[in-house]
Amino acid sequence: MVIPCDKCPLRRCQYFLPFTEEELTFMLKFKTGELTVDAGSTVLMEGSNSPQVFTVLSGMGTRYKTLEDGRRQVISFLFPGDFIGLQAGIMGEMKHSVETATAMVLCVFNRSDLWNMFKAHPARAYDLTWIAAVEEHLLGESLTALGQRSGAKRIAWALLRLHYRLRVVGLEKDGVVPLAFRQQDLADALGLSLVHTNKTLMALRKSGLARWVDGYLDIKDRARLAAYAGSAPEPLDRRPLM
Amino acid sequence: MVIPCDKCPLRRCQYFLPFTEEELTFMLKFKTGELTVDAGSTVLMEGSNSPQVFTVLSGMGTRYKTLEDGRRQVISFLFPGDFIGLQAGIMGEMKHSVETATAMVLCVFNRSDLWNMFKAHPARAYDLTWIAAVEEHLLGESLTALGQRSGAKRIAWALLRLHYRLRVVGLEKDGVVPLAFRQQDLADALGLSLVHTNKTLMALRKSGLARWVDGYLDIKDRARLAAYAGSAPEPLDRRPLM
DNA sequence: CGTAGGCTTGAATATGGTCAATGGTTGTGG
DNA sequence: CCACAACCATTGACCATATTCAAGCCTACG
Repeated sequence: MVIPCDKCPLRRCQYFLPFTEEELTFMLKFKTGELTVDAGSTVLMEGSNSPQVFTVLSGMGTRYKTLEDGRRQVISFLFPGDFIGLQAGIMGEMKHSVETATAMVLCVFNRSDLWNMFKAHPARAYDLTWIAAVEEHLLGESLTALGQRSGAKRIAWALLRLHYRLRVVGLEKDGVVPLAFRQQDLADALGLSLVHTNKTLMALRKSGLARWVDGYLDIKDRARLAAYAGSAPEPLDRRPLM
Repeated sequence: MVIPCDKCPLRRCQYFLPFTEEELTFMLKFKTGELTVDAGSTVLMEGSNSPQVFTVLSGMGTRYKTLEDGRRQVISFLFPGDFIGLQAGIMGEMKHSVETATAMVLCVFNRSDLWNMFKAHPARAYDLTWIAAVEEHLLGESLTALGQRSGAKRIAWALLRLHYRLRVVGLEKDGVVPLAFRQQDLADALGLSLVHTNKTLMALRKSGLARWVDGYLDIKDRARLAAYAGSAPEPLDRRPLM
């Protein structure tokens, strides 16, 4: 039932750097199982101290923080290949929650094995740090979008980035990618109200720049949408897979 | 002239986790020198591929991204103890620039030694990943502030966080900390216009909640400012020092 | 003493938020 | 099989927060 790392479909994506033989051998032991969850489940809770860390194998989700008054900030969207639980794994406590938007399958690793990895497999430890650095970079980009772009440009920029991310894991077909979030999720990610997000998406749809309906996002002309957004999101560099 | 790590004044701060003897020995070799720069200098440039990474020993600065149209997003403020250059060190290219607001002294490490560190000193490698995880956490918090808080609350929140950060490195005296940035820097960090930032700071000053003048920030009653901000920034957990 | 950089202030404007209500779809219990 | 609830998308009207434009002021510095 469980997919062994040597048969992992994600390894076929150019987006991820290849494993060496030695790394592959290690990962086969490191992966202790799979977790399958329904859409709308909470995988990790802010403040929790999970004994496990994960890599998304399939499905989509959100990482978010909740404020006292119930408002919510979506920190990032999660896609196949994303590693989750680093904070709990290293610092001992999650600083945000993780929730699924679709059914999701996750590769499970034991937090307690992380330290062994650092001792015995420095190349994998290095890759984990690399993944953390990529995450930091992406958050900086998001911060820049929220701080410097108008609502309409923010939305155009975000749709492009989501489209890129889904493309690199092979989920694009003719400019169409599956995108299983609610408008509220995007609004919460971009710091906009649901109403304004809705109206802007509607405008993008009418102008033919981007069409996100029924769980599918269709961008016919990425360059045109990028021009509308002011500039395209930075291209995604290849990165390690855990 | 150069301060050896065993005499590093930062190690006296409770905020930083202590070194083991072995780590200390390693750091003494790992640190290859010091870099002293004037206020207003650029230490690292977006897109650059620096052969070195650094830890701030003294002084303050900003990490920021520049957009095509010249607008600027300050990603974070830099204080003693902050590690910079992880992205260049690991991914090979800086994704933001680093500029000083005051004169600054930096501990210099060779990027090429990083990999040796992962191989020979897993505890230090683990700490570096920890530092990256902390950075990720702080960026998530900033993102939440930009996305969910009104201008006035954002500013109050940011002043509190800056105050916290300076306190933990021992720079507070009677509620007063040195804060050597321009109002424009804060505006660029929070995604607000200079004018609005100025007016809000003025209001905070008049109401006695926070007084930031002439390079010093004075917060008499942190609890009251936190109430005004909606909620206090998350407390800063102890973290490793590199 | 003149200039540059940063801070301060007022007035006009617009971007985006809040409130309120409707319609479509899905799932569930009677 | 229908009634009802829950959830999400959509739309209009009104309003507030924050931007932009424009000026004046102060201090440090050559």
